[in-house]
Amino acid sequence: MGRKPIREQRRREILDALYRCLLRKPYCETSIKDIGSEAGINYAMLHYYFKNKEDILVCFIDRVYEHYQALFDREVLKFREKGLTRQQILRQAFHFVNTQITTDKKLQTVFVEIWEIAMYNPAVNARMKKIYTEWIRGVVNIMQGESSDQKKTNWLAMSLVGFHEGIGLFSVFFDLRKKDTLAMLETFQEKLLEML
Amino acid sequence: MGRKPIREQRRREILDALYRCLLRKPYCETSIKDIGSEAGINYAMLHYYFKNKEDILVCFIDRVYEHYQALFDREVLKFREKGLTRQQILRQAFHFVNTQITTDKKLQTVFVEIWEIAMYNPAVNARMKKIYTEWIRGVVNIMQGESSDQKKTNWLAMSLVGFHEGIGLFSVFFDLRKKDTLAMLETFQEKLLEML
Amino acid sequence: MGRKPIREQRRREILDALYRCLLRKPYCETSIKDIGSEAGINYAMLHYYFKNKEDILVCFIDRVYEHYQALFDREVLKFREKGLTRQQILRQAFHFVNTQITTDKKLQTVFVEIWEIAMYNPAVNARMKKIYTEWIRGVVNIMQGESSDQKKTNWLAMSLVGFHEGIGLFSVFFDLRKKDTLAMLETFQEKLLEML
Amino acid sequence: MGRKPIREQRRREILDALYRCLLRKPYCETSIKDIGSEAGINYAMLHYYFKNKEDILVCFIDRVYEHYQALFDREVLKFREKGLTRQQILRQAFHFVNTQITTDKKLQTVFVEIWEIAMYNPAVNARMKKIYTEWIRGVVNIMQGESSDQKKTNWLAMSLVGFHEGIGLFSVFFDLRKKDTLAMLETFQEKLLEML
DNA sequence: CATGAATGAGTTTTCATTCAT
DNA sequence: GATGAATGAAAACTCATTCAT
Repeated sequence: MGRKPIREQRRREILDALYRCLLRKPYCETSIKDIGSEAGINYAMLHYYFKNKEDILVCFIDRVYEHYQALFDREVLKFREKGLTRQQILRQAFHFVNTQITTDKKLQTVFVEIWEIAMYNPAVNARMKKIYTEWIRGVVNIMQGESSDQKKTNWLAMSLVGFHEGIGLFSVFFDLRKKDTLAMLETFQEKLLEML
Repeated sequence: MGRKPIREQRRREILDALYRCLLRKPYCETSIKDIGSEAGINYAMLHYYFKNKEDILVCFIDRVYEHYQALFDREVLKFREKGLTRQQILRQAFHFVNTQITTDKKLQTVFVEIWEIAMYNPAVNARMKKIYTEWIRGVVNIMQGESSDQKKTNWLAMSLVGFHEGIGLFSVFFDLRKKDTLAMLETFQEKLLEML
Repeated sequence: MGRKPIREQRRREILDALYRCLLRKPYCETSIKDIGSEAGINYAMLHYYFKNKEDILVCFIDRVYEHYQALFDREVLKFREKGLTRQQILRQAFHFVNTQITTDKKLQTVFVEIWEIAMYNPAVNARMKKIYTEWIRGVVNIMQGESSDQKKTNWLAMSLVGFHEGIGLFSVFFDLRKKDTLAMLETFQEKLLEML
Repeated sequence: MGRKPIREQRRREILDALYRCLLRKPYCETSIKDIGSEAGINYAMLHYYFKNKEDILVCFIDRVYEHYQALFDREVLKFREKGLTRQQILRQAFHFVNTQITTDKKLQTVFVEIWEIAMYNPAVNARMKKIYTEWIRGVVNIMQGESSDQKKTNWLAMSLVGFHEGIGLFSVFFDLRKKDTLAMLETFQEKLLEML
């Protein structure tokens, strides 16, 4: 009764191919054919597995988000189980994002690309807004002590995430070494921890 | 001075048109015709005044840079003349950038666009690298006291500029009110000043 | 009778699906997938039950023809058995076509579509030529009295059928009410009867 | 100051090319490339002179309409000047349409095509509705005597035009000789004149 | 029988750039 | 200088048809 459904497998291959493409060329210059040949798949199939080019991008974004969200959640759970203090958890969470996300130059390259698209493309914008809002809320949750000022914490969290975006951008742009990027991130984070 | 200035005038009109176009659509979706009609100039003339489409963008970037560099230099000069202390100068410089650049949402929109292009386009990349290097050097110059650690100051300056980029991005993306964006910037800058 | 009827059943479902599709979109914009999903049958099966897309259309036309031909023959037989006069039979025949065919807007929509295809597609053209030739001959047979002029009757019959096509077209196009369409048809037919 | 504007000339060439194309293939199978090469014009230019493929068709329809409307108006004017009676005018008007339009097989081929498109395409439908409504109104105007029943005249006019469409269709479909088609048309029209 | 996968040719449309006047 | 015309390459997307399981 038909072939084994390799739909998900193919979709993943296509999204992976898009990732690799975005390391070389911007999305708008990346053609469906480019993605197809990077994936080793006939380009007409991309329209079989996805609604259209934008759909590929949106699915890609969702997938990246889910991947890192899952990783992050797992980390936080681990910390919680260890009975760490709020400060310690925060430090560990920073460490995770610093090492896994902000200093991953390839990932940052793609982020810059997506940010730009999000400026003009409503579907991508909506996705990114959701992602960053949750991200910031997550940071707030970790930062928040009993007595803390809700609003101030919010600004701090947004500042922090914004800082990460800026540093991520520069790490790619100036091709910084991982340890230097890390140093910059941690210096700022220490200050922030003091402020709490 | 004959007819020379007309050429410069036309070129400026075209660059201004590109600016307005970039507030609506990404560069890659902005056609030569779009820019032309936005400028009220026949599209074929754009190739008369500029080498090609990329040349328009590069000239646009240069112009934006020169514009703000000039403004900034003038400001700094003013401060210097007033005999302000280093801290005071720094505070004023921050204020200038905060109010004139980072909280200008239109400008930030265009910056995000340019950053993205710079990731992949060598000519634009070179331009931007020059601009940000100088920018950072400028900040370093102001921050640098006699006794300060050269390297540390460098990281701090880069962190600061990176932070500005991140906040600028978010101010557009979350459509933040100017005063909120300012608050975020100043909170961080105060911490930084303390660190010097 | 084993599994034979299932094939015919499926084929009928597919032809019915084509009919419903043609009420929405022209044949050339109706894809094999459209027909398949309208029929609730996997699109690849359509090539199992039919040679190709054109074959579905041709079979559809044949089926429509056979359906109405059978209905019409049955009616005429009934009239003949009742011993009606030629005039009365003609009137009844007109009535049948008027009410069952020409004022059926859905059917007329599909007819317009098929006419158009028949203009360019030889296979469909042949089918339609056969159908209309027989149709006209049938009308001639009913109209023909002993003394009548063969040639003139032919023209009259063709005029009549042509008139029906035109009115059918307009009934769809101007979305006429059934009774108005009927009035137009009958007025003309009365005149025609007088001419015989 | 630029080339001589040959815009209208080119547009006409393209519309003429569409006409010739429609004698061979249905519109939906006629590609922009087909029209371009029929016109001897680079196909990309078709999008320079027209918004899109549909626009070419709509302009084509408008042009055909205007052409025959102008011819018809001129004829009617001539009749009026000669001081003909209503009956005579009507006869002349019929003669014009019979010989110039309904028996022009090429034109009828294209009409069948357009009718079909009008069944599904809103823009074309609107155009055709306007055209046929005016056409029918024109016939009504000529037919209308002082004492005549407005409504009845309307139905008669619509019947007449519908009849023309049907006969036009058959004249192409059965490849009738011009004089036979004319005979059919005139027989009917005589009856109609008697009815007035 | 049934189904999802695959293909290749074709479609409309867009555009930077060049050219002739 | 200015303008409309022209070109060629490339883009996204569609689809009838075939194939493997």
